[in-house]
Amino acid sequence: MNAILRATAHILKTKGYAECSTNAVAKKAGVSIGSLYQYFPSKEALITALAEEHAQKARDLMLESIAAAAAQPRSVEEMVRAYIDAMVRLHADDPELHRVLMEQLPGIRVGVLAMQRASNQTAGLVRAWLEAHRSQLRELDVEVATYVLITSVEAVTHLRLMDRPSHLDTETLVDELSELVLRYLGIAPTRKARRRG
Amino acid sequence: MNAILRATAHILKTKGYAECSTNAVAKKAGVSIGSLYQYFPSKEALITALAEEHAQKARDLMLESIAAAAAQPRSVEEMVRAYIDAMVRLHADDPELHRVLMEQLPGIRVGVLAMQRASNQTAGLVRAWLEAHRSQLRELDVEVATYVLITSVEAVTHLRLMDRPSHLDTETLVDELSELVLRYLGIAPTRKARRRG
DNA sequence: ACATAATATGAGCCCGCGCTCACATATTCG
DNA sequence: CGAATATGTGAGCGCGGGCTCATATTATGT
Repeated sequence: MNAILRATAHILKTKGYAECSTNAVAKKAGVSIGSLYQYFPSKEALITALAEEHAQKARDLMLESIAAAAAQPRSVEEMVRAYIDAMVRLHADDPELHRVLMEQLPGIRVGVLAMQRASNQTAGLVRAWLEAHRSQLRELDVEVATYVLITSVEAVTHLRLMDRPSHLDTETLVDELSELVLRYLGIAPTRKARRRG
Repeated sequence: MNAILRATAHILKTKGYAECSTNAVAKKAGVSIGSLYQYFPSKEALITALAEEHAQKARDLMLESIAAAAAQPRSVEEMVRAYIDAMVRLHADDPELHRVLMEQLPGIRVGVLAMQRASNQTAGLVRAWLEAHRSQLRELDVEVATYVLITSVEAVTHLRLMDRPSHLDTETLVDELSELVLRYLGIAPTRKARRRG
């Protein structure tokens, strides 16, 4: 059962969705198609299960990162960095699978929805945090700001998976996104906060 | 021939890629599959042609907007607004088609590539502009900044096509993205520059 | 040991896809 | 008008997909 999910992930990553037939998955997993259809009633269910699993991991990682950072009171700068860092690490876990699930799935039904729920959850956290720290930020619409921030951070991080630009290593990415977010929030980051190494 | 492209676009938008069979396209276009295959040697060619056409329009709109804005010397604020405005308008033209081409196409080969070339072209313009206006901006890596800016602006604009948030009308979107970009560039926008109405 | 239930198997069904090709129709010449 | 060429037609081929089900294998209970 887990073997089936692993096989699905592998084929999706290496061959793409178009060539990811249920027969191929069964063969790779070392089981018969019959068995496959005992665990997953349809191909859609199979893919959905994989997406769900991946989204679950993402959600967990995000929540625990944020929670850990929020446990002890921190500066705005540190909190923002923690969030961005979590986002980057989230994309670092099985990036190929992440990419396929986000890009190659036909229709919106299957994978994207699962990921969106994860995204919505973080959106809630970010919104609450913005609300709570309003006094330290510039005057802004919390709803809109949440939207802009999450989308931007996610998109830049995500796009780096596709066309890996040589000039954009992980540290620079985190630095730059922090700059983007902090400045957007009306906080010019202090130089010392950057480049911890 | 154009009827075929229009039919393809229509089916893609309403039924999605999975249900966009060449037979269905031919029927919708009012021609026989035979004729379809006289104009387009394969399904891939058909989709590519559609993507190419769309990308061409996008490129044209972007170039002329930028060119028009750059014709007369303007403030940094105005230039940024012009760029963002162009981006928003670009997505406003047949947004459903844009979405499908960007999201639903299997593999990276077909549609995304065409759009990426358009994107790369604007990237060149933005990079050059940043280079030329360095003195007015904060100290930054032009390459990285270009990447971050284009990605963010594109992503936020694009995402609005999917889950149209009721609280994010076009004007707010442009305002907010301007804020994001200008602040990132180290220019706190003046209040008067916003809300022209 | 044997019956009964639970699980695994894979040949093959059906379907719709991309695509072809023998033929029909329209257009352009002398 | 009729030959020659260009263009349009659609039944149907081959293929591979998702999926089923009669059968074989294994696990469980007494």
